[in-house]
Amino acid sequence: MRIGEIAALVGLTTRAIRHYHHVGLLPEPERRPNGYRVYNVRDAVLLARVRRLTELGLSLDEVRDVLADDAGRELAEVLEELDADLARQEAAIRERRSRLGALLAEPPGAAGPVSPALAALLAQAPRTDSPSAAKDREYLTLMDAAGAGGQGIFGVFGTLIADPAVVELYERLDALAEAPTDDPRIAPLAADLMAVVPEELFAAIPADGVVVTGFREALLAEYTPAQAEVVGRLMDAFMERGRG
Amino acid sequence: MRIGEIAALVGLTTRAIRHYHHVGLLPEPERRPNGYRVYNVRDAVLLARVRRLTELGLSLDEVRDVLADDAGRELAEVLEELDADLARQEAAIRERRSRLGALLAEPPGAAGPVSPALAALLAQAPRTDSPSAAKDREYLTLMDAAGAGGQGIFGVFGTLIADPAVVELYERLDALAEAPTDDPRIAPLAADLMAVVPEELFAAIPADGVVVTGFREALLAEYTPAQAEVVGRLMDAFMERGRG
DNA sequence: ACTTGACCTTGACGCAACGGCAAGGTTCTT
DNA sequence: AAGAACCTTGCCGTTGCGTCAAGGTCAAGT
Repeated sequence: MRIGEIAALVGLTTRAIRHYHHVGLLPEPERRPNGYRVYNVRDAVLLARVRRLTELGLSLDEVRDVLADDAGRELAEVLEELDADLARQEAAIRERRSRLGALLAEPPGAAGPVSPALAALLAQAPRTDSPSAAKDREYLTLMDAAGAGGQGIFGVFGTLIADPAVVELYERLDALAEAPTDDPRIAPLAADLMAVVPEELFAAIPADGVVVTGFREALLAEYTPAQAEVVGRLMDAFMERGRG
Repeated sequence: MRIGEIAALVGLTTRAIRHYHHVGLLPEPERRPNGYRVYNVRDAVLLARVRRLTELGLSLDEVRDVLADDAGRELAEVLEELDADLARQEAAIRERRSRLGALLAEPPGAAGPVSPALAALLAQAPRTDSPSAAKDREYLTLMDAAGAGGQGIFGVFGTLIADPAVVELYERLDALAEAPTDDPRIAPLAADLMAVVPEELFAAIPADGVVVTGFREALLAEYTPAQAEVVGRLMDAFMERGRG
């Protein structure tokens, strides 16, 4: 048989068969004088075995192992490992699908894919169009993605944010947008903010890791100078108490 | 932030982020005088979104589409398509696992992964150590892999093979191993073989496709000359009746 | 001042299992 | 004599980065 015939016979492409030769999975068969490969029935049986094994999901390396020692001992070993691997993949797919389903059920225009803890928090947040509040929500989704929500800090944040007094603080921060860095409102606002933050939150935020020097600068760069003063003091307080 | 900081923040590798720049998923950020990339918090939010989307299983191209028109319209579209794709993958994995399970439950030393129809046939076959019978069983697994079992021909074959008279025919074929091509036993054996084959089998085997010129030669090459005579006559009969 | 060590830069190869194309040779059929 | 349908080798493309290689930069410790 020529390569096209055996390929049609066992249901593979000629390209695949040549590939198997190339990577050494199968030895090159003899050639006719014109260079054509010649296959016999044993080759076909072999290729059929290869096809069945690859269709089961074995890699070519695994197929090679199985073909090498056909004691049947190795086969069961590889197959069990493969089954475990498939089980893991199946579980992963199911989890992704469940998260996908949650996303699709969500109303459009939502914040995108976020953890349930953060979703609850955002739902709790009072409706305000303060730019500072919007920024904060954005940073919360960032911390969510960074995996910061692990210690349940979103729950603490939720009770904090649900407080209507916080809205007023956001507005005081907004008011500092055009202010100079020596504006007298800076110090009292920083103090009021720190007073509102519950002690657990100071403890829950890691002083290293996320709140790292570069991040601090980047975050302050998002605010006007006077606002940055306030936010910077708050962050300093976090980092000091986090260490203590 | 430098690239290492933002990478740690959003839970990606620096290599991944540079890759995103390289393929144009994200624009290159500004540089410090020393060439270092500088990231801000908005970049972090963006990268966090990218991470969540890729973790859901979107390809980078799909992520780019979603990021491009953040109308939220495209997103649902892509997500539904993705979900359908995942559903297909899940089904495929489940089918593979079920076949794997069948294989693992099988006693060791079996013929390997075969269709249930062929498995039933092989179980039915009488115990004989005739080399010709062994060859036939091998070719049957080959036809199985080639998808020839579709028309239920294995069932017909089963009733044929279960006949103890067939064993005697195999032995007569074995006996021709060393015989010359003009051995007088050739003609009667071929006739007896054809007589045993039920008419349905002639009709069920396609004259084109599997039984193609190259295959015929290859198959005959497996036998000694006298045996090939017998098998060749049988095949000729198949091909003629298949056409008629 | 000098040396680590931990960053950063670009560039290029590697992977898994082939698909697809190029550029040419062979064989059988019109 | 020209197709059509085979075959040959060889090389690029796919996906999403990991992993060197070969260097430049910068803050800290000796």
